[in-house]
Amino acid sequence: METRIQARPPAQDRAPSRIEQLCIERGLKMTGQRRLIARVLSEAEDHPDVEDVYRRALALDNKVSIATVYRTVRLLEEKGILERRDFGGGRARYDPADRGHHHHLIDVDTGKVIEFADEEFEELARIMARRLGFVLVGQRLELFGRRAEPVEAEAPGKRRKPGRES
Amino acid sequence: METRIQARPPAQDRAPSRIEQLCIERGLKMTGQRRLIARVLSEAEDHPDVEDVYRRALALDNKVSIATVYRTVRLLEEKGILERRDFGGGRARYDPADRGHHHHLIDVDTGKVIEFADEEFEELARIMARRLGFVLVGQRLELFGRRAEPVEAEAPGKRRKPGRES
DNA sequence: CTAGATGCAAAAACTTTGCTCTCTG
DNA sequence: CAGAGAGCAAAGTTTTTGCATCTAG
Repeated sequence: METRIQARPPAQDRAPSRIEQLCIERGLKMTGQRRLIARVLSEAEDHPDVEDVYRRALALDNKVSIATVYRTVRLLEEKGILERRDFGGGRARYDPADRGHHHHLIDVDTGKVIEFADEEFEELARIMARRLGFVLVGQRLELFGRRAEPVEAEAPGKRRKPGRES
Repeated sequence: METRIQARPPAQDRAPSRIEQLCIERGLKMTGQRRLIARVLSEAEDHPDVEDVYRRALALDNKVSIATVYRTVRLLEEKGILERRDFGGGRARYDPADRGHHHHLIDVDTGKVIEFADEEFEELARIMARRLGFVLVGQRLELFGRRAEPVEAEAPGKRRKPGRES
């Protein structure tokens, strides 16, 4: 029940990244840019926004335009390979859907996002939906919390642009 | 455990609206515009976006600018009187926080939003947060479902601008 | 009377699009 | 080779802001 991040191999060049693999399986035409973006997303252990993906892609290989990144993440979202999130920073964040269903706990003091999964909750969600007469097809759970040990409150910034989060 | 909407009195003129009351309690300067917006929000039984609030306010009294609506909902959000939502339509939606904690079930076929509350879930949320070493200060739960009785599927529109939802 | 509110229009921030050229399958 | 994809810049949307002008307390 934790952030299942495991040591990922350097992913030098040709080993199709996790997400590239998914693209291939769905029959997407694999261009250099898509491969690049797929790789960035596969290696991301956080929830990058489009800007992040764009910057990281440029860092690896200076051959993408921001428009392509937008088009690609949108495509991947439609194909169910990515999930779009909104943690309140004004920009959409993306989350590879193949990490398994998980939820987020946002540290309201630092903005850090922690992933977690919970079987009991999954079950309860199904039940709640059924109770309302629906079959559950998706869910979104976000908890906002504060570290148990009080660490001295600080001035809460503005809402927009809270700086880099995880 | 349902959408607790009760017959609200016409709210003719001077009876401070539910939300105006909250504003007063927090010592906000009550201008005509704020009173108007507060009233619109108090009477809303759905999850209006800024445009909606603006239009409804204009309909009641032609004396607000969209900028003021933006500034006001932001203020009310900061004061904890409103909660911002994102149901995926590209615009922020607002939800009076005094209806009590509740969650949403979005009908993926119609886009309709159903509110519900669940004690068991509240409890579980607290536990999950504590398990991760946090004290729960907020939460957001959205279920996406499909009516139990299959009613004939229809083409799903684009992602942006899915039209009016509830 | 004065700090805070409002209007208006301009600007920002984020995302999508039209069109031409390129490249995958 | 044809049709899908990429780049670039222009256009859209939604939200924020600067500034001069009001107004609640």
